[in-house]
Amino acid sequence: MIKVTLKDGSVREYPAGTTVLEVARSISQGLAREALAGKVNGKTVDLSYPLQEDAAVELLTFNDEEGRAVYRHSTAHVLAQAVKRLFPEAKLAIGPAIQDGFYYDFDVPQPFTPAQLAQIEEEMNRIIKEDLPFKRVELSREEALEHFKKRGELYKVELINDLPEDAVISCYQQGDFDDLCAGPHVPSTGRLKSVKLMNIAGAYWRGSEKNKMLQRIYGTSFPKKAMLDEHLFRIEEAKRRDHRKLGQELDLFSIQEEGPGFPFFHPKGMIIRNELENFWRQEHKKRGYREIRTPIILNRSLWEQSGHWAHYKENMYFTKIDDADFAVKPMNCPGSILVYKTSLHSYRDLPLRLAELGLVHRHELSGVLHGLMRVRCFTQDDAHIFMLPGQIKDEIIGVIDLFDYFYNTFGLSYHVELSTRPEKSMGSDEIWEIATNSLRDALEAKNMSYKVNEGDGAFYGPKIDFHLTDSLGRTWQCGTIQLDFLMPEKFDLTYVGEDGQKHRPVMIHRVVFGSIERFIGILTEHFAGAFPVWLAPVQVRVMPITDRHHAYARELVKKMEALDIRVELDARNEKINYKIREAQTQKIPYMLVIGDREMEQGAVAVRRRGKGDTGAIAVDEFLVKIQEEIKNKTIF
RNA sequence: GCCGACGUAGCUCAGCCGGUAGAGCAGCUGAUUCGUAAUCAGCAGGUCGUGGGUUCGAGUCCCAUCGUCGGCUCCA
Repeated sequence: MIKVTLKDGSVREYPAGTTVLEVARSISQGLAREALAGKVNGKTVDLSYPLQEDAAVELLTFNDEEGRAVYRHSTAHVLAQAVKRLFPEAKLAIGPAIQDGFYYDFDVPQPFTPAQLAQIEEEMNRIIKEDLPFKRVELSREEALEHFKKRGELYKVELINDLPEDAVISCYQQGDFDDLCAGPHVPSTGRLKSVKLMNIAGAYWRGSEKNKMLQRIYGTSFPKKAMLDEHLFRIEEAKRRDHRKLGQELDLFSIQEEGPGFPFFHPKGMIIRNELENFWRQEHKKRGYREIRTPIILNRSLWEQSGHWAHYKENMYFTKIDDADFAVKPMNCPGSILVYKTSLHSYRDLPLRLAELGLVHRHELSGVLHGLMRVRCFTQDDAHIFMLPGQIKDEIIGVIDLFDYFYNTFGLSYHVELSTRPEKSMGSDEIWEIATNSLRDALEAKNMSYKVNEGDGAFYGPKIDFHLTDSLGRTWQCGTIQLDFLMPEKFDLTYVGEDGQKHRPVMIHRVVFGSIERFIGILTEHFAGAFPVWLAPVQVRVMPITDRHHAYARELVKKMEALDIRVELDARNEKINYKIREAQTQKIPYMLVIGDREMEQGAVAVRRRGKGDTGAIAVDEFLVKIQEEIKNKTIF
């Protein structure tokens, strides 16, 4: 008998050779039905895996991330089988499970067409109906190589050759198909239910543009049709919230052929932008930052000194002035450093926090441009903090507090990742140790949980990244705090210490929004275009019912304008229903309907976006209420 | 940059096998003065992304080019 420890800590005894599935069955029939794979001592295995000794056993269902991955991975194999049945000449590359589904890469002479995709999906459903068992076969490296060479599966051969010496090589077989695969898999193809192929895309073998372009098919699968439908609905919802679509509908910005990747901000977009910047300035001033502005075009020599000319040239734009080489700045730090160097600094002056809303230009590949999210020019809400090494921790804490305050204001939750020293990096071990510990100390002092990305830091220092989660559960990297020991060195920055000697300051680079443009894109999708009142381009629209209410309405508008409320009058000769519909589609937070009753009582009938008619209140009462909301940056 | 799809009025889209461009919304004009998501009628609006080519004839076919969209290691 062997002892099996279950997830809940209970221990059961079974005869040796009992499979994971049998363990599931002994717990409950329901679990046995739902189980997709198992986990034995932390390693995922097939349900048919026989237990030979004492072990910790977990059963994975679709509710577990790993269970879902097994499910999708098995679906990927069915996709490959279907493709091989329909297109025997197709060569198989890789087919992993991903976030919300799976993909499989194929080398085929002709790209797949949407019609073929439908055909493949049909074939997949046939394979599922055939309910073919997934069979695991382990084989030696030689056997595996011979097997795949014989079939001309060159990519598989390459994969096998790259496997480490001690790797157990396995294949999974279902019916007329088999594939190199570590597994595990669901017991049989019949376990898969709702399958959908999403799209086709080119993808390089192993992601390198030096390699051949393969055809990738993306798909997803769920154990219930309702789950698939919900997933498709979420995709629709994301489409509905697409900032490019809303940006056009709400007239916030545009991108034109004449400037690919260079967005135009329209009057309404500028209001959001200016509100964000006002908020930003106000909060930075409070926290001891001083604002600067540095030029967009600077001499080549500066970029050579900073290292950008050597390391970042591919992404930069250049120009000539009076025969001298200049570059358009891709980052703000060198400019900020030049400002620092215009005077001598005492240790008493530090930390010096120089903030800049700096417009940077970077050459991005044409294929990656995407609305406001990926552009070729954007405004970083940058700041550079020059400080004594001993001030690192407190400064980091200050920045973390600032970030926290900002993100909460927008109702965005976030998580934090700490990236440590990469292999290729500059500076002594000692300074890296101090820097990394300072970041860690700051995070721990704030009692924040964080994920560590070993070796993912910048070459000049470790960093903390802030990943925001929007209302659809998608994450966006926005804020980042980077410690930098290299730039002060390169530019020979100094301060005069207590001892009267020159010392080297440390720098922090940090952005909260990241890029204002991108942040506006994120906010647009997060709020689905229904911005909180303080950000809304139009806060109030006054809608008189007939001509005889116009004078009263105009008076109201004037009153609000005097209070800096962004208000519009809809005096068009249209029915009230029409006016409401339009204001509603424009996502204006407050609609004030003015008729005889309101005029008589000195009131306004308030219709609130998302809530409908909330009845009439006195004008002054409304004004107090909306001003409060603007001041408090209320989210609704 | 690479692979694929796409580009027709301000917007959303139709336009068959190549025969000389159409709708809805928006806009303008007029009528209607109306109480919480579209009042009615009329008018105007396009060198079909751009440049070549094939053809008696091109929005439609071919080539080039620009732009947009979906992708381009979450690794058996």
